[in-house]
Amino acid sequence: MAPKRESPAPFVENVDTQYLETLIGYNARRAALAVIERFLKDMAVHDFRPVDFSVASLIYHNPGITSRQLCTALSILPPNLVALVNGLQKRGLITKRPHPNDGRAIGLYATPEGETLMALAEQDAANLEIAAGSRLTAAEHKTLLRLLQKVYL
Amino acid sequence: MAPKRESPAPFVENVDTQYLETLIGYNARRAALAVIERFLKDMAVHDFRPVDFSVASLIYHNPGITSRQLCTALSILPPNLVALVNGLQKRGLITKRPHPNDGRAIGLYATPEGETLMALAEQDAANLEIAAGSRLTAAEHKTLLRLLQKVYL
DNA sequence: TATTGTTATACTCTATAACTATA
DNA sequence: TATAGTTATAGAGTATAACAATA
Repeated sequence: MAPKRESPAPFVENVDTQYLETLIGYNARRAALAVIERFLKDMAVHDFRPVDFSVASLIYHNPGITSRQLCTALSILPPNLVALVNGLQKRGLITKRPHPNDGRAIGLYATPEGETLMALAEQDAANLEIAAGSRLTAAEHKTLLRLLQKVYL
Repeated sequence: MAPKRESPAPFVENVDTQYLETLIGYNARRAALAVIERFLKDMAVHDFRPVDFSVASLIYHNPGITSRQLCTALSILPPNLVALVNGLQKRGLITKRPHPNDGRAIGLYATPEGETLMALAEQDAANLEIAAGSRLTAAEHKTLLRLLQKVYL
């Protein structure tokens, strides 16, 4: 059996990443980064980063949602959401109205312009999805979503 | 003219995240964050964040790997790797030796202490994996890894 | 007393420019 | 001229503390 000890100093030709590839966290992060990189490029026409898109999409699908609810749903801390919401408002995509039941809270609503943009952006995101998962069959795509949700839900 | 009756301002009871849950990027990121959160807690005894662990693990499994190779394998920019490698060296987990073929490069090697710690840490990470994927069967776990790799490889 | 939204601020992570030494 | 490693620094992302208004 050959000793792997001090012979000539070895050097690495092909990096062995086999161990890391057994870890869900490693793989999930790499996959997320790959998809997000593509998202940033393809959604730049709408001036949406993933976080802007996520916030706008939740407001679009949940008229009257509050900042606190957005924070909980997206794991964003309240101070970090303020600029995001104000940014969407300045772009005319959402409006604020008093919450009917709670004077402390503010309901967030997509404007007609916001609704139009989100319908378009969500369609683009769905197409981007297909491109990002182009090596997956439709069944594999569905399975992947289901298994990922089992991890974090 | 009777003022147009605004429909009573709605408010959201249960946030609808169905659309976002159709996106690979959203789910992969949520899953990665959930696993990483657990990793941070459980690996604190070894003083390893995910990035420290990944770098140390690749050096452990690839004696003589260079900083440049680590950067490529882990998508880390060279300036951001310097402190990581120096930190592992200061902890006595790795050593630097001249690269046999390239005077510009530096080969990185786990020390005996580093090898002992990594064997332990990788075992802990594997156990953590099982806990993080506790809602997955062994077959689902294997499928998840395979599908994630199809997305980013 | 607790919660919503907010400001200010600190900390971490990631990205860019430029230098040195070797190839 | 190009590449490996490094420094300094800028920018983005994430975190904590504290406050006013309301519950």
